[in-house]
Amino acid sequence: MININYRDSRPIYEQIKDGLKHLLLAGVIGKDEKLPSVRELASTMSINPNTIQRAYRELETEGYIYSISGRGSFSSGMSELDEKKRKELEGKLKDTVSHLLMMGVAPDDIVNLVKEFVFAGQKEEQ
Amino acid sequence: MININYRDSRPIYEQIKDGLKHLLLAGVIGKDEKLPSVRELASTMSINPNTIQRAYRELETEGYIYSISGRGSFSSGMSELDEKKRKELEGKLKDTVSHLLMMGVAPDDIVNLVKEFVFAGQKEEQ
DNA sequence: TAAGTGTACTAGATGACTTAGTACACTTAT
DNA sequence: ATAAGTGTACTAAGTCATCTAGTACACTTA
Repeated sequence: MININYRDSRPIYEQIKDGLKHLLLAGVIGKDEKLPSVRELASTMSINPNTIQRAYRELETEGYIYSISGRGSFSSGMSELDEKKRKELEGKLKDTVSHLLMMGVAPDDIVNLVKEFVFAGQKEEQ
Repeated sequence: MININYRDSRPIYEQIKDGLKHLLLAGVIGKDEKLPSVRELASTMSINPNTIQRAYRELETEGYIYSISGRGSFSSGMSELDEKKRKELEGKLKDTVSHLLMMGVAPDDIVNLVKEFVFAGQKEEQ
């Protein structure tokens, strides 16, 4: 369900967060659907419950899930997650643009490149 | 010359690497031009020489610079060699833009977003 | 010769991450 | 009411990467 790479420098809780984000954004875990409990996921993944709890806590802070004490943790649903995904994609876009800038690609060239991509899709429709 | 954020979770040597990469790829430090010595940069940035050395060592491993014992460290002249990397980044940019379009983000919004990033980057450089 | 350079060590301090264990309040099923 | 399962919040200790501090050696240049 979620792959953890112990040789990766990234913390386990971060990898769990990303894995769950993927499942939530892809709709594998639907709106208001229950996630595995902290203890259950910790058991199946052979990871300390505290590490799982941290991932869940941060996912709740970021709005991906909501938790009810005594009941469980649940998916926040797609409408909110679309917003999250858009923000993530915008962040990714910014990263890529930054890299291109760092490599010395002219700002105008980057803008023109994006315009080509965007208008290519529009022209096909017209 | 290079900004270090001590509140950032990223290691100092990584931030130094990125800062130097920026200067190297942008051509601020030209091909075969001498970089500040390990001790000099450590002194001006108030950072331990070992940390600078680590950044230099990894930059040399990655091909960005070459070092000559007793003489100094010099730029490899990477700005011409990164055609492949540029193509990869452009592909990534296209993918991200495609995703945003599929999610219904307006084309003009995407272009404006990129323009903001580009202008922000320009301001930082000055 | 003297100063500056890259390079390679050892040693210690610090902080993030992870595990381990415990505890409490809540919900659900019996 | 009881028991099991749940989220949540602690403390404590171990591990590891990072960073600093110091030393040393071989090399180049003035």
